[in-house]
Amino acid sequence: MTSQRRVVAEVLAGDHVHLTADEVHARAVARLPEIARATVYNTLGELVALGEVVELSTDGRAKRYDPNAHRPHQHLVCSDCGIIRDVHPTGDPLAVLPPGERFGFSVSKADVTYRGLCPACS
Amino acid sequence: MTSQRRVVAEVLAGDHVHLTADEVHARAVARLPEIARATVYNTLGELVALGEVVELSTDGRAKRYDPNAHRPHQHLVCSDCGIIRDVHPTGDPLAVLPPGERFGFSVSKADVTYRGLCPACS
DNA sequence: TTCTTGACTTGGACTAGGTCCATCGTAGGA
DNA sequence: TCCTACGATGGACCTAGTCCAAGTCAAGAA
Repeated sequence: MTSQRRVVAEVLAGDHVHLTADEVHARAVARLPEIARATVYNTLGELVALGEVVELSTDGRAKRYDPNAHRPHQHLVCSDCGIIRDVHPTGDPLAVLPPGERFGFSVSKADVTYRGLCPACS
Repeated sequence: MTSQRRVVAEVLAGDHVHLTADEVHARAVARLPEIARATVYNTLGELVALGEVVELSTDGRAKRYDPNAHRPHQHLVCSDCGIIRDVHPTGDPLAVLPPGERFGFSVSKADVTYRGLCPACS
């Protein structure tokens, strides 16, 4: 654990946090001015590999990093401003995929992105 | 309707077709050698705006274009080789998101990506 | 028929997001 | 103290996508 890695982990703390790598870098620089972009990417990649952070790409642009990795959840995204909330649907999302629709895959996970307008945009 | 647009539409025909813009361009060039990349991007953008094609980004890399836009469906992706199948889960995916988990959003749509290993990779 | 107009296409420059890699720095061990 | 190895650095590079000025083409007007 180096100071660089600690800063990246600190920046990614809290609920409903979904920063891009660039945003993580900007906030890390505020605390540790000489931290390099490559270090942020490396550290984010390691956190994802360790299962401490989940990576999501809700818009096909920059990936976002979500530190809420220990409680399974899905994401609700505003189609207008892009704000993201963590949400917890009821039931098992895999249960609604019938065997005949699995094409022989061993399905292990379902990522759901709910889309709509947030209160501020609607 | 120009020859360029017709070629792009023809390239994107069929079931379980999920090509990237570059793949569409490569196949379009095979039929119409002088077609430009920008034209392919423009045409894909128009097809998406018209609702004839849906855009998906299952891996945070290149967007893919799915001509199966008229029957609602979700996607099943192999975590290893990336192959994509269109699937039809039962029920309404929005129904499992309770009002208390909507944070005041007017939710209109749920994009589900099922992940697992395809028969060839498992 | 020729001209005008406007929509479409082209190719190249440019941008964002991300990756790669040679080099540097530093902590810990011999 | 010197070595070693891992991690950090910064700059080059890559890929996907966008932008824009200029060129092309077809339909309608004169």
